[in-house]
Amino acid sequence: MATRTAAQKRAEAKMEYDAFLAECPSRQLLDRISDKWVALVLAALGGDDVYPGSDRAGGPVPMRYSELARRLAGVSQKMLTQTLRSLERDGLVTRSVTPTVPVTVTYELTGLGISLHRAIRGIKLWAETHMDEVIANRERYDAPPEG
Amino acid sequence: MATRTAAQKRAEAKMEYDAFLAECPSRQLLDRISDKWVALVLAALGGDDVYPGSDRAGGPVPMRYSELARRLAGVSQKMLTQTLRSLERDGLVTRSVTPTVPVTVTYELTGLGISLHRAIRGIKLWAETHMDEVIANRERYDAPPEG
DNA sequence: CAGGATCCCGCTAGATACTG
DNA sequence: CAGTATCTAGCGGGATCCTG
Repeated sequence: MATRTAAQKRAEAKMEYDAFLAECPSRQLLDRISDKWVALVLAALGGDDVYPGSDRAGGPVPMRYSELARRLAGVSQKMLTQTLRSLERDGLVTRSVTPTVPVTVTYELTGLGISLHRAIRGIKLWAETHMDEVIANRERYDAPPEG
Repeated sequence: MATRTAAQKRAEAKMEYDAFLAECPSRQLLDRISDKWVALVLAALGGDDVYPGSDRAGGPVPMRYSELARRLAGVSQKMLTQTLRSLERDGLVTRSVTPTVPVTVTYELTGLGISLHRAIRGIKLWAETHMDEVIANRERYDAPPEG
């Protein structure tokens, strides 16, 4: 088929693309924090306040699974577990199991996790500073068609 | 049904959750940069080098649609257009149409876009600094089951 | 050249149920 | 309490065709 050449070109381009992305750390990190819940878990464990404005650092605070589940109300167990697993895997949080009668599992940021949390708070700061501007731009863009 | 109470509780929790998230700029920004291509477009328009290590700032560089398409090889027109639209909407990039024979469309970072780009480069820096550590942690985590 | 419209697939998030 | 296992729906995103 004549159409295959186009498809092939795309495939090739994609290969190259994927290749250089695999090397790019920022891309990998982006994949990481792009996970809807990662930033939120980090924020929670980092003692971050959820409300804008109060940008106090407050040291990292260990939390239990159920605490996190409450804090991130709306998250499914699946997502929470999955997120925590990946964070543990990357060495951003530690997972401690205390063999009490009902098992107790505690999560806590590692040094690495804290440093990332800090970097992300930079983004948060940007957002808090400029987000209203963005909102305004959106409204202007979505403005009534007639002028 | 007895099971409905559980569902309701979840629904309520989700409502609250969504409510406070809507107020949280960092969450909204996350939604923004979570889009697979946003960061890459920003990087391209920001004159960022794709390769790690070379973290030179190099001023923002205007690019045409086709240039961007080439730069982000592998992206579909749909995604590229969609991404550029949302960025334009948020006032992060400008879109200039020059009515030449074949239409010429140029995209460029706005001041706002530049500032976000800068913030994201902070993350990039973190990644370049700590990513190898993360990789190592992963390998350790995925290590052979036997000791 | 830049991008709109459409079809469609795959993945992933979410809900439910079960377990140690 | 802290998960695991399974099923499913929704939609993000890619491919293709078409337009100005």
